[in-house]
Amino acid sequence: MKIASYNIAGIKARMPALTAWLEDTNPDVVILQEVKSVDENFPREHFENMGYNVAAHGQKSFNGVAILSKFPLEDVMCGLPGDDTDEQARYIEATIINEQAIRICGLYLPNGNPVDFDADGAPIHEGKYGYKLAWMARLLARAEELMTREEPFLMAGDYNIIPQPDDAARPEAWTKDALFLPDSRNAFRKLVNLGLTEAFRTRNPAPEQYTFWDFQRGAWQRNDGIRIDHFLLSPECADLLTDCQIDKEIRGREKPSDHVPIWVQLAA
DNA sequence: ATGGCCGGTGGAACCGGA
Repeated sequence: MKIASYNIAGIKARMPALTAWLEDTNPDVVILQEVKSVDENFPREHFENMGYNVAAHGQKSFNGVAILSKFPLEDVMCGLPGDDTDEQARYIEATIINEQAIRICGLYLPNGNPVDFDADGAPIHEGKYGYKLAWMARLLARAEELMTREEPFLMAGDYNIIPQPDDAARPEAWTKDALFLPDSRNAFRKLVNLGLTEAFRTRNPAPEQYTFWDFQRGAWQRNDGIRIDHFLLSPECADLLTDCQIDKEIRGREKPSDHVPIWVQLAA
């Protein structure tokens, strides 16, 4: 089965591009981020008519995540555990029921900018950057919890993390950015070090493979990109991995998102 | 060296994004 993740930057504006991509590539499961829609306005029927079950967790104007699945969805959970005061719609989980049940975790990790620095030049863990790091600590706790089940699961989405210098066309431009600061990258590595497999890099070691190009500064035309959309697989899920690719070319189509889809193929 | 874009909201400019 093919499972894709795609930050669509507004589902209403992206319906033509999203529909064309679905028809072209026919993924079994799609994890969406930046839906930017309340659930009542989510075009549920449109996707149901294409053969998908739908689970959505949105809010007004910003954020918002969803899962489309050709397999039944069970045990949908909206929101990342660990902070009842967090009202941002950035996390959704559901189990897809095929030959083998797989827990799907869709996430839109906080950007974290702007970062404030103290007099010594050290980043201050407050404000949006503090929220990002706290959110990543909650995500780590959730991953630890799921690992104890010893079952296939994956965490996929827009991590807003550049894991390594090779994952940016101009790494020097990101050294004071929340996407690339050491504490952000360390938090991502902690997740991986639980025993999760970062699907893309296990299969594609070459540099210059990105999932995001800014709308500004002609970033796409200059291939000034970053790789920030990732799939992390549990050991039981990694055993099923047969491929992982980025659908780069659709960034050049009509009315694109600034992100492109990334997908895994699983022998399940 | 610098700025260059989008979508959503709401019905003009602003906010948020990365």
